[in-house]
Amino acid sequence: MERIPLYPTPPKALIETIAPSELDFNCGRCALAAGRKTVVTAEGEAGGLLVVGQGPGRHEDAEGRPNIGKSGQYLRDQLMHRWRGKVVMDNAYRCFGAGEPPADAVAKCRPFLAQTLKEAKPTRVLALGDRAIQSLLGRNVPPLRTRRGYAWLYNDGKPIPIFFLIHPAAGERNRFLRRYFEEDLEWALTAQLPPPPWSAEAKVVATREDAEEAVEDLLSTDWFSFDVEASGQLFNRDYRILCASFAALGRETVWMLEEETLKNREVFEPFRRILTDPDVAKGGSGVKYDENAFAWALDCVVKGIVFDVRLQRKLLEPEGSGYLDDMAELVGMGGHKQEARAQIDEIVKGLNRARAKARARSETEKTQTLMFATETLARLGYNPIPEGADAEAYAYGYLPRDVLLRYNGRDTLVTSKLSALKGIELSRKKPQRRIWEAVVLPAARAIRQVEAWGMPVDRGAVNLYAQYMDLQLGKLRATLKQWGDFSPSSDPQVADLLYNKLGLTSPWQTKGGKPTTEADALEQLRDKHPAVPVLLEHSRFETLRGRCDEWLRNIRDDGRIHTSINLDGARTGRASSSDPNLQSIVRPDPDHPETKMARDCFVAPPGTLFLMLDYKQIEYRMMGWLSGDEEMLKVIRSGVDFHLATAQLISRQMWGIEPGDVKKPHRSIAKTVNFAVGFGMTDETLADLLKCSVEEARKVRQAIYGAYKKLPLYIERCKEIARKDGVAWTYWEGEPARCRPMWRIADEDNYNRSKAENGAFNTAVQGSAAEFCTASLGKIVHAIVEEKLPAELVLPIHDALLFVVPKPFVREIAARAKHEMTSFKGCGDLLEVDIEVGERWGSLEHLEA
DNA sequence: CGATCACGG
DNA sequence: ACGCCGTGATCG
Repeated sequence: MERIPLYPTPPKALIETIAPSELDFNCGRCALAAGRKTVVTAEGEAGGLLVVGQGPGRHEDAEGRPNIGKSGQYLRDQLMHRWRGKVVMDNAYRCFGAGEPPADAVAKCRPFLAQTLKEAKPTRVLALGDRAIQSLLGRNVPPLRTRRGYAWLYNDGKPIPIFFLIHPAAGERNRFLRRYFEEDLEWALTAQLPPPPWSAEAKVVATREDAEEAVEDLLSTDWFSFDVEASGQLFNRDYRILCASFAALGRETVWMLEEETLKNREVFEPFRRILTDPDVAKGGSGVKYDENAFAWALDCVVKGIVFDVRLQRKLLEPEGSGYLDDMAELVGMGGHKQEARAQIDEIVKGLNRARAKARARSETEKTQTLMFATETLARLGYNPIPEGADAEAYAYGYLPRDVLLRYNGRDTLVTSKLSALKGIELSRKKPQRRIWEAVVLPAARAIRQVEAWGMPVDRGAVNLYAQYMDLQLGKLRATLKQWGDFSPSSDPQVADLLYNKLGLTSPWQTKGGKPTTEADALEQLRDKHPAVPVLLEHSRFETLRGRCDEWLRNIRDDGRIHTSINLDGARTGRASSSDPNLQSIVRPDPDHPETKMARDCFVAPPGTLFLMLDYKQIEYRMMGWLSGDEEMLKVIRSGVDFHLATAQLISRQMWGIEPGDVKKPHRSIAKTVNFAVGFGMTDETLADLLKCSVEEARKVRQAIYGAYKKLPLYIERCKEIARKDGVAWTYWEGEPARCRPMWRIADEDNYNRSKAENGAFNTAVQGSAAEFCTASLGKIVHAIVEEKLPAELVLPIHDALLFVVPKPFVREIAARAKHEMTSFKGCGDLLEVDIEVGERWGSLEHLEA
């Protein structure tokens, strides 16, 4: 069997490749030379720890020694308690300067650090902060997003670990960051790491015999990881799997299958057998993609997915990076994509250049772009790429074979190592393990199917809509011409027109202190000048028009839009949608016909209907459930309109009227305040919204807290937990489930602190609601697939699920989906759903169940 | 590439 | 200065 080493030569840290240089006290290599008193030298005894910090502050500059200021002293104290051996201290750059150091300081100073490294002969290296990591490794690793990351360098042929830590100065002003630093320092000084995997190799499967041997290995441990590299866009006919690789847990041999082998039924058969066997445990990183690659290109539907390291990572560390490049740092394999990345960037440039050339030529010669694109690309050695497609999706096909296979193999190895790490972490954290098993894993299995079904769309309708919008936009721009020659898409130019040329006054400033052009602000100026309503309409139409191109770009060969559903999209646990985002399409508004037209572009296939079920006011129900307030629960269970009931509860106190006399305006006020409470709005903003004084706003809020007495107590409890532990929890079946870091709650900065305080309650509400949506999605797709129900779940929209169902089965599926969405241990009776049906998404009508 | 805006829940 | 969570387009 052909063997391909994943690392033909052991990778080197950048610092090892730099020629060491004796410290130069007259150094003028970067701009820091101008302001320094002295050059801060390294100090300490060789043969133990090497601590690399960022750069000197005032104290260090005054005395020429590293780490003697306040945070330096803290670092020395922390080290003293934990490390009895020798220590050398140095910095990524050695001269003091006010403010941020110049961009080239780290690079210019690197030879001096290389000299320190040579002399220090460390057994362990600590890199404090991103610049220290940058200095040693030459790559950007944000240490807070990559906690417990490490890398390797060599000392006389012996591997020396470099541990990534946040900079101790970050902890100076935040007790949680201080805790993170101290925990990670303890780890960095004591961790025993597995040796670096530089001798790992890929074995290229070519025969049936090879395949049997590979499968035997893959079945010999608890689970295996797999990963696919491809060219083209999934769900298009030109999509090709270039290679796939597989690795058994704990092994450093990766089994590699190339395109021809995958297509060879005889050789692929053993792999197909284990991939489709639900009893063979397996997983990957963002594995829904790899599953769909096998399903689409090889008609091989993977069963038995038990892990996805990306989802596990985001569940365990929501603020950590979920990109494999970054997660590779957690297993000492950082930079594993660099070799291929550099070449892919070049290939993408080439592809885009060729396309640009083709476009330019077709314009001058007034003919079809596509034809020339094909021609030009072919001349340059590329295959045609559809107009509008991302060139990167095709770039992997042009990588040299060995680079591609190494890339794929390393990805699989990183994933395999991560699966062990995350599996252990998950087994140790009970709340996250519960929610993983009950909600996230089932939903992950479901999501790959949802993406495969895809959202039906009427291309003709989109084209017509785009034309209509172009026409309207043309008219609006023509009208705007009378007020000058400016671009209505440019905020600065619009602001200049409104506030300088037309003499209007900006109702408020943007965060950056500039006059605003926001719709809410312009709404206030609507009657002040005839240009304002035209600008408002233009802005709306322009965003709507933009969506058409995005949709058209993303229609695949099966006529559907396969949006990406990201289960790790939001830190509260909500799923997001991207490429394109189908969760933010304008809602039909009777006053603006073009809004309905947008959703009407999505048409159910002949003989089927769209069926939409959405949770009624789920966030208020969560508030009642979480706080346990009896009055709130009574209102929810009674089925009375929640805001009306709230208005009635406070009517005597607020307006001195009987509950029976509560009218629409009262309800509207109650609704606004309920809303404000849910999101932790300040009384000032609430007053703004209600157009009343801050004192009055406070009074309504207090009246509601008086009606629902346990609600303010619960809000305060969320904040207390966040202040004490630096986290906010979502809840599942009455127990904490997902944990979101809230360390900014300890910030001195009022803005960050109050944002985090609001976030603590909001995370519990929004996040716990999300658990129900995600859980029901998992349950329903499972039912559809296993029971072969006639339905497709095509889009989750936070608190709603959209299905495509053959007409005769609509009621049956609606009843079943409703059942799944409202049957949960403990609080199913609190949940209610609305049901709507229609041929077009913009024209749904209520269905009485 | 950050700031600003617009859309959804 | 004060609303949470997202994605995407556009501008400078």
